[in-house]
Amino acid sequence: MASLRQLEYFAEVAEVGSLRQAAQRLGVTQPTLTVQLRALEEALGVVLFERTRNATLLTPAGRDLLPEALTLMAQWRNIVESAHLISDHSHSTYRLGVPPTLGPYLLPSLLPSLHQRFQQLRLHVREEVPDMLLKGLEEGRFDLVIGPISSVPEALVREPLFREPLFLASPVDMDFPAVGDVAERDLRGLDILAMDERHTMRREVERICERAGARLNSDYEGTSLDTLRQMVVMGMGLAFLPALYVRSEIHRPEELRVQRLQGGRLFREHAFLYRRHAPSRHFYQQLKAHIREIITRDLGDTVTPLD
Amino acid sequence: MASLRQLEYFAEVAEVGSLRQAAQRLGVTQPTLTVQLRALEEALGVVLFERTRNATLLTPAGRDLLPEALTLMAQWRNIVESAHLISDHSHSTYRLGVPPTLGPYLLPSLLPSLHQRFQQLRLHVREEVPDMLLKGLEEGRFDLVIGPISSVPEALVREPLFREPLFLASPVDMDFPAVGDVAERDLRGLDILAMDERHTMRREVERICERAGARLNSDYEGTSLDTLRQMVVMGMGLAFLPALYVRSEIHRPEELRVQRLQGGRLFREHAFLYRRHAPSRHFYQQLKAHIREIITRDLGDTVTPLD
DNA sequence: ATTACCATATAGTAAAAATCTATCACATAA
DNA sequence: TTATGTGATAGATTTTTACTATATGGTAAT
Repeated sequence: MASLRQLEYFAEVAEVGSLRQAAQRLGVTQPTLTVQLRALEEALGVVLFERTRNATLLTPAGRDLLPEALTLMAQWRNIVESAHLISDHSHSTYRLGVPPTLGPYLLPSLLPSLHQRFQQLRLHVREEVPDMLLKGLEEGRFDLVIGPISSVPEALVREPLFREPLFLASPVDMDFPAVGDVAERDLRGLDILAMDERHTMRREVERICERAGARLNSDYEGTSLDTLRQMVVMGMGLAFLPALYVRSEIHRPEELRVQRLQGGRLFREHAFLYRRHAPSRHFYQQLKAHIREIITRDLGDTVTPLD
Repeated sequence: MASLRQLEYFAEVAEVGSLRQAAQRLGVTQPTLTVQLRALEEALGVVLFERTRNATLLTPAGRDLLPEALTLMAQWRNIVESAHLISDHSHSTYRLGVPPTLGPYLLPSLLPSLHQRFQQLRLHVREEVPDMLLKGLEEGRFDLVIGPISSVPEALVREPLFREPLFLASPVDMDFPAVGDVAERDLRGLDILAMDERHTMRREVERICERAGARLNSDYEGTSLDTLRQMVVMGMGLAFLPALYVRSEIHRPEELRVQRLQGGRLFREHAFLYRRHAPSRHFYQQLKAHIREIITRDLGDTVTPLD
């Protein structure tokens, strides 16, 4: 296989029309060019130069090939330049995984500020359930994960991000005892709807239901928070909705009643995850610090930042 | 300065995700790759791979640079190809891409005559779904593509080849109204099976189903025309099968009923594609002319040649 | 004709780079 | 635990590249 250097020699000799002069400009000796050009011609199976007594001229074949060689070298220089840009880590594309119960309600608050801070940063966001996020991160399908994941294998790093309360949603036409915050005993015997068991939220809800003696309705499992909300509106039961969802999607109090649970013990905790030995790990930490600042500044009234 | 060989190593390791396996496929030893990749990373000033215990994964930076490296290598292959073609264009090996729904049923009619005309011509045929064919052609993994592709980027040339009708296949033991050609209204409410959405045929079928009020069954998607046929035989629904497939594979009328759709408006159109600036483009045109002659002569009763 | 001077080609050697063998260290699966 | 997978490393070896010195051939002035 030929080399980029041979192409460089090719281009230079073609331009100046002389091995000696080209050699001088390239900082090598003339025999080097003789040998390397021959090797290139051998590799291509084509004679590139016509060596005359006072000059070394391109053959028609060489003339056809020269522009392509020049383009290729330009492209090579382009790659080198890209690489130098990318080397500061904020010029790359990272694959970010988030659960569908968080992404659409968190990222709109995050991405604009992030883009402002890291102009050249690109995030490919993909939604998957938490288990898949964890697996995908380990297997390298994701570079970063933000989600309600509480413990991770040694190969990953988990940095706590924030705590998000879950609110009780009930239909407005339902006759519900509590007016302000709801006590656990108010839930006794009531039907509760929840996301399917692939979502971590469900475990929190299960625990509450068990303590409060509420009935977790397994027949109707929401596949999205929107579906869940609709089911509550239609009177199929109550549900716990995460604060960021409520903040971004619940605008009509006449349709749905949203209340806080007494004691503030119902929440989920989101973390920022990446592979411990990822070459960009230092940049990830910068990123995490910045995300935390944005959350504190813009979402501090809804969630609680963690350390 | 880095070398083309290092880029080749880069690409191969990126693809297989393992130094050892890549080394085997490249015909070198694993330490060679360790050293050369490190040298390439050094030259670019960027870490391309994340070496874990189980695998060697691309970093985000590597992922960003890989396409450029592939493009450069494709261009290098292009230069080599140009050089060889400067003497004799019909003396080469071309990589022909076809969809799996066409290749096995068209090429057996084409290749013998083609070989007779161009004794030294070699075609490496490879089957992929249409989208991949188009991508592969752009990226230089294919030289030629024959398939049902209707529009192409500026960098490619699309030459229409022929129009192939789609026939309705139904199980013989099904009570089906029409005896000769089938009218669209005969399809109302029936179950239709189709290839998955990566195949262009599906779009034609979707259109017909919508017009005729048939039900496109999405639960069982055929992954090959043979599977599709088997599913029809087993009574899971009707399907539209392309004429060349019917011609070459349907030999038992007692197993499957094949009918034409009234109006002759259901068909797919195959084209002959190549890169606009491919050095062999003139030869490709010769090739296309010859293929068209063969089709007209040998398959004129089944398909309609186009210009 | 001879000589000086321009070009590229070649031979042989030295330096550098690429590759291989062998082995290590570590993780995972059986 | 062992067997087998992963990449990293050291040192020997082969291959490639480049250099020096010289050869070859042709032109132009003497």
